[in-house]
Amino acid sequence: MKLQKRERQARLSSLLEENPLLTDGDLAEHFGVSVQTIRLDRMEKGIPELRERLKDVAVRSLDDVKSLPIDEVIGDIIDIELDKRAVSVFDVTKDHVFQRNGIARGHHLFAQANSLAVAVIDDELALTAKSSLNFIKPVRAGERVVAKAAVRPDKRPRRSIVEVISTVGDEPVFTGTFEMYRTHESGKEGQS
Amino acid sequence: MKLQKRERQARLSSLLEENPLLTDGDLAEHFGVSVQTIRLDRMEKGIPELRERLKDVAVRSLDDVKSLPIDEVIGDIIDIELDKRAVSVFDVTKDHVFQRNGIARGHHLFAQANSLAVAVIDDELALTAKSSLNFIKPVRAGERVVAKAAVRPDKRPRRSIVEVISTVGDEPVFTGTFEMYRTHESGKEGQS
DNA sequence: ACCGGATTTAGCACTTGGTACTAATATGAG
DNA sequence: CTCATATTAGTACCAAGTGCTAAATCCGGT
Repeated sequence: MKLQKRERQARLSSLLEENPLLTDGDLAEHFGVSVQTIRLDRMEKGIPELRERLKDVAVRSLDDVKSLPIDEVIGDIIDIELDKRAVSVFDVTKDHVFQRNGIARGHHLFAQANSLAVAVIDDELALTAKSSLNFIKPVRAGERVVAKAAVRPDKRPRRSIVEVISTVGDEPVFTGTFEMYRTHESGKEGQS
Repeated sequence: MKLQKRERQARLSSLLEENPLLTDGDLAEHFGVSVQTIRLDRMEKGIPELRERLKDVAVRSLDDVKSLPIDEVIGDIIDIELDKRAVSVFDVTKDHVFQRNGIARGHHLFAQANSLAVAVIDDELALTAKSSLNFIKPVRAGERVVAKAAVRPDKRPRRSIVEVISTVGDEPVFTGTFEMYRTHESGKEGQS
C-alpha cells in the first residue's frame, strides 16, 4: 500500500494549502485514518501544526496590510513639478483587465490620472470636484500607460484645472480634465 | 488609580489592534502588571484570546483572497434591469480613504459608478467611451454609497448613455454621465 | 505458511496560551 | 479606619498540539 500513503500525503498538502485551518482531527476524519497517522504525515512532509499555519497566514496578511497603502498613488510618479506638470507610468497586468476580453477596466486608467492630478497639486489637501474623461482606445494587459498631467489655473479661487493625457507607446488612449479643489488648512468644513 | 486602569485598557486595545499577536504574557510584561490583570482587562473589553485573534485575521485574509477578484464589479449590485437601470451599494472603509483626511479617494466612487454602468449594459462587451463626473460632497469611511444607474439610448448606433447618481443617506455625493460603447446593437430595445 | 519491514494505531507525559473560578492581598478615597 | 475597587495568586481544565514508546496490522517475498 505504498500508494495509499503517498497519495494521502499529497492530498493532505494541497488540502492544507487551500484551507490551512483544519485540525489534525478534521484531517483524520476526512481521510478515515487516525490522528497519529496524520501527525506522522505532517512530520514527513514538514507541515507545521495548525497554530503555526494560522500565525503564518495572519502575519503575512498583516504585512500585506502595511504594504497595501499603495492605494495612495496608482502608478509610479517619475517626474513632477508641483502646480505645473507631472508624469506617471502604470503597468497594466491581468489583474486590471476584464477577464472576458482582456481590456483594462476604465477605473484603473481613471485612478492613475486622478492620482496624478491630486499629486501634482501643491497643497495639503486636493480633492477632485469634477472631471470629464475620454477613453480613446482600449488598453490591454502587458501595456505600459504613461500619463502626463498639466496644471492650468482657474479664475475661481482654490480651483485648478489639470489636463491629463495617457498614452501607450505614442498613441493616446485616454484623456481627462480634472477640476481640482484645494484647501490650505486641515479645514474639515470649508467645502461642503 | 482609576485612571491607571482605563488608560491601560485603552492602550491595550489599540496595541492589540495594530499587533494582534501579543500573548497575555507579553502584554503583562509590557504594562508591568500580572497576567491575570491583563486577562481581566481583556474580559472587560471583550477582547478575545490570542488564538481567536489570529484566526480572525487569518480567516479575513483568506476570505479577502477569495473575494478580491471582485475587481470585476466594485460594490454589490442589488437590483438590475438590463439596459434600463441598476442599483449598487458600496461600503466605504478606511482602506478607501486618504489617510490624511479620511475622505474617500475619487477613483473608488468612479469605480463603483463605472462598474455599474458596464454591468447595466446588456451586451457581451461594453466599454466606457467618455464620461463626465461631478464629485459633489466628500464621502468618509463608514458611509454607505448607493449608486443608481439609468440607461438612456443614444442616436448613434452602438452607443448608450448611462446616468449614475450616488448618494449617502439622501444626499447626492457624486454624479456621472457615461457614454458607453457596445459591440452589438441594443437588440432588446426593439420597442413594440 | 512464516518472517520482517513498513505502516498504522494507541497511550502517556508534557507544552502553550489560554478559560473559569475562587481566594487572598493591595491600594486608595471617603 | 474601612470598604470597595483593583490586582495578584492559585487551582482545575481545555484544545491542539510535540515527543516518545510500544503494540498491532498489513503486505510482499521466499
